[in-house]
Amino acid sequence: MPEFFEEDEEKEEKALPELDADEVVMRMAPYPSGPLHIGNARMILLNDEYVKNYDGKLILFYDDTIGSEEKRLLPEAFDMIKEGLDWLGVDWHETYYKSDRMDTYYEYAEKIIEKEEAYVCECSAERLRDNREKGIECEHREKSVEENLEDWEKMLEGVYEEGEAVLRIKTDMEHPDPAFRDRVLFRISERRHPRVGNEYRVWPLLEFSWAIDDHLLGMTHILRGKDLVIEDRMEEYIWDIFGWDHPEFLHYGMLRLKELSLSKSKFQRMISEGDIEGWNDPRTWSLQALRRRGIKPEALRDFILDFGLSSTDVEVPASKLYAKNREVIDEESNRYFFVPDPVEIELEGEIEMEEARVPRHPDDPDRGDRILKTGENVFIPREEYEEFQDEEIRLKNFCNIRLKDGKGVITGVENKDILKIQWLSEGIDVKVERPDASVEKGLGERNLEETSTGDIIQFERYGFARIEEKDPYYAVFGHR
RNA sequence: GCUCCCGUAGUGUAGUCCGGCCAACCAUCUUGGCCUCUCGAGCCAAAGACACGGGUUCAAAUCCCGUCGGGAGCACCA
Repeated sequence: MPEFFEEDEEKEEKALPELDADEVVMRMAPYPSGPLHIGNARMILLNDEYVKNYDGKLILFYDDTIGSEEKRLLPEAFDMIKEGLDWLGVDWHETYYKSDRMDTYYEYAEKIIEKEEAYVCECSAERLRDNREKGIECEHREKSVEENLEDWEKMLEGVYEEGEAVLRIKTDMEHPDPAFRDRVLFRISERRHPRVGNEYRVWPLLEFSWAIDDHLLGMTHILRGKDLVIEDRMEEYIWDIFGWDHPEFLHYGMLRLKELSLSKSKFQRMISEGDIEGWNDPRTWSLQALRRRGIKPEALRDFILDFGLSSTDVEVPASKLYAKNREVIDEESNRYFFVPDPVEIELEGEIEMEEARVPRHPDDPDRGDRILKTGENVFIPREEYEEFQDEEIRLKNFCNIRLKDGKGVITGVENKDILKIQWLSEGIDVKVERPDASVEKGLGERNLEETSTGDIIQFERYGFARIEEKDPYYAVFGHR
């Protein structure tokens, strides 16, 4: 048995900072504007990892409030998110939707008004912003509880149009942090919600809905990106109004992939405008797209957890993910020849063998050889054909040739220390989808027939790919 | 401008809370070498960092102050 099979991959798992708790209840709250992508994976996996480590409870909580014009809900996103979680191997115990809990938010909205801690404000967005900047209290802040309750009712009933009134919390208009001054709790939106339609027109913003739900559902730890730290203080402020205990906050910094520049909402627009085909497109870096490329969930998990819980921002190249993935798939991936952009050349000289034998896996002879027919004509990649004119190269496991004017003059069969390339005398058409979504056509060896859909293989000298379809053959490129 | 967060090798991290065992961990990258009929994998070796300046202390990556740099928030988005 080859020794690399015996290697017990027992990586000392890098410990996340410990939690000071007997019980752990956490929640992951994706906004359903698209499937989960690599950027969301940090939030998801950190939650999952903590809950698993502490044998706690993990809640999937769709943060499906109405969003904004730029950030729209996507009906298909709900299922795509679940699909991504399953693929990642995330175990969650309960599922909730913000859109199911509107009555609860309304109930507490009323309570907070009654406590004189919130008021209905009719300032325009511009005036509100301006006052916030200058620290000026507007006249609506002075209204009585009765007036506020009445106006709140008017918001719910549709007396106000979209944008005409909001419910704001009373903090302090001279609070040193301008971002903290009388934030908006609820606003009016007439947009149609994919799950509850037009049943509600007054929607909470995340600080309020979370302040309520995190308490009601007994969250012990709240993990969020550090871009949301102000929400911590907002939640605490609201909990104090109601006299509730404070769960603990954990933060992680922003994760940026060098290769990924676009946002989910941008992809949503590109997809709806037909610029790209869909969320499977590798350019979206959705979990679905990564799966297609043969990225393994355990590699992604390893990659993400490597960053720990640090609140430092990180920018990493995708090659780091590929390195992790290679660790996982190199062993399982059988090798095959694929000749991209093939050029046919005629061999000149005596062909000594009818077939060539190449191992399925160089490190595991037990998998046997694949057999390749030789012939008077062979196809080689155009790139090498052009680059190595007049030079001697080796058709791997076959013979050495000197390239000259569309011909390959055979110079011997011995294994020399020269460039070795993949070649085929015949084969089947294979298309390979590249990470930039372009499709490369080429010739694949006939032994590909022994593979199954979903197999991850390596095209020698070309890279790892996952067989997505057979007949006709369609593979998705992963990485080198 | 105001508020908050963060600064350890090219990159990502360990160590920072509870100063000494840190002349600083691991991975990746890079460079040599070995191995291999792939530009894959494996093996060996080397190179590479505590942002800066002060202070406290017998002793500071670790504590304090300042400076500089980076990020986030100041949306009726999440």
